[in-house]
Amino acid sequence: MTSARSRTSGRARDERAERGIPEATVARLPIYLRALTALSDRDVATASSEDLASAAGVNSAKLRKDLSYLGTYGTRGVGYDVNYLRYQIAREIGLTQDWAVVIVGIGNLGHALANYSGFASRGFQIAALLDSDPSRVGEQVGDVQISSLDDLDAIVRTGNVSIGVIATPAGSAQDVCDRLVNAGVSSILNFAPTVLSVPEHVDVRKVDLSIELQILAYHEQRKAHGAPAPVAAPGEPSVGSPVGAALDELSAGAM
Amino acid sequence: MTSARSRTSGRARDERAERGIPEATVARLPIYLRALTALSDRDVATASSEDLASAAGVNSAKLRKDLSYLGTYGTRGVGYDVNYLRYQIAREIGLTQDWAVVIVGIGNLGHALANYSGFASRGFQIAALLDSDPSRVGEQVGDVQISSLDDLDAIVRTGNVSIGVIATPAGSAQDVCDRLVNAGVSSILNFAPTVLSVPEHVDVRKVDLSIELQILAYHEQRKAHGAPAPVAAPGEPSVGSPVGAALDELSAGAM
DNA sequence: AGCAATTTGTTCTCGCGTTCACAAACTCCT
DNA sequence: AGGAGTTTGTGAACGCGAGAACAAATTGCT
Repeated sequence: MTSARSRTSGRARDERAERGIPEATVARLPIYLRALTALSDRDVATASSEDLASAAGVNSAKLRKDLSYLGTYGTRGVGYDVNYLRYQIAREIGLTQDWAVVIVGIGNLGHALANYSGFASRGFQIAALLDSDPSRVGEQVGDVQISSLDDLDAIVRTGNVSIGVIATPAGSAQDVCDRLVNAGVSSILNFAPTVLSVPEHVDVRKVDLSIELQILAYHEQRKAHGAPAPVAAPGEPSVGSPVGAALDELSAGAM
Repeated sequence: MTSARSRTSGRARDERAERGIPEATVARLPIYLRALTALSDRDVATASSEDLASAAGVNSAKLRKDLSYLGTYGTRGVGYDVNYLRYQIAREIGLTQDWAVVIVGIGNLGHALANYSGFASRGFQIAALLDSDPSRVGEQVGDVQISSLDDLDAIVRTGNVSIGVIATPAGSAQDVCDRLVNAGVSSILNFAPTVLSVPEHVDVRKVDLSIELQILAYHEQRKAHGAPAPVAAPGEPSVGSPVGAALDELSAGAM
């Protein structure tokens, strides 16, 4: 076991990870991390790729290939040292350092996010909660007070904030996004149902409840009939129809 | 314009859409729908693939290919009739009918979801809000009262509920999932940070804030140094280290 | 020491999704 | 009517990711 550890030279890692890890793999690393943590909590010291894969809900070949992008951290005939691998993945993702996060838009969703226990953990620290509504400024949410949106720039710059979470209505999302980017934020998690346009160097990830539901609805519909609803009678099917009204409302507000 | 409409026979659609639309395309249809709704609200009658693509934040070739899986709804030299295409996509996704949804776990996130205006729209109706905490049962959230988790089975069966949303802590997610599936729910949207195991015929989609943040952190780290943090000194890097503690907490609770 | 059993790391193949590029189809202007 | 200008729909090329399969490496047993 110790041999596997000390044999893994920094050199080997450089050669592998130097030129990036496939996106699909990056997206799965947090899942592996969670599975490893669960195993560690149960005092499991070693796990095979099969064990890990089933805990993470993926194919074992895929898991092995994913891990091979990080380095040679396993031991043939044995498996992976749970805590060691956990640390290596955490380091690769960047969880061995703290990340300052601001959340903009403290409505229902913003409250939920602010109270999310995963935030309160050491990896991601809430530098500020921001809202444009003056009557909300000063309100205490969890450990943090709500600040005014006007202070965004100062907070981001002095607090070295690199990640911003947008939980505003769709209408103000692009404006908030621009202000975040101007202040120096280069990674954005967007909960507003809008397409954000950002400069090249800024990463945006989107979480959209309505889209997820619609994808489920599509599959549900196919399960039921094996095909979509019948085509409407030719003519003017959409304008002013009930469906049109529903769709208008569907994308109206943020969460 | 009218020609394009009437020329599109039901037969042509059958041949195309009969055997399924690629997953990647399905995931983008809701985005197109939103873009079309925005255009419709601005009284735009016709849009080119270029217009639509930029509104949706995708490549125009991709958009055209995506739409071609649904049928031949455009007109060469002109573009797409906004309202007509909007209706066709809505029908394809299944938004021309109502979907009954139950939300389980009415904590911070559950509240946010229950108040989400996208839910209140005609496409997705909240059949019930369920929580296991007896002191919460009866509480009014939006238009709906919280019911006891014990009533899950009855509510799902009588209400013809096919979609379930899990917003509970990770620990109870699998149990709730099993009960949903047993009661007849065949599509699940999971906000709890756990891998759910379900029978073949059930669809699960996962929304995980913590994972999204970690993916952002990975890219952020690479932007900063071009490579991950240095490898720890060989030895015992992880057990009992601050990082270990942070990671434990990270996946502890749901939102 | 040698052999059977186990498990990783990697090669290879296949399919899906993205993008390019262009012919077909339609409009508008002369 | 005819030709120039647009814009769609799609065939073809390409790259990435998934999964099967296997050789290499390690352990434990005899």
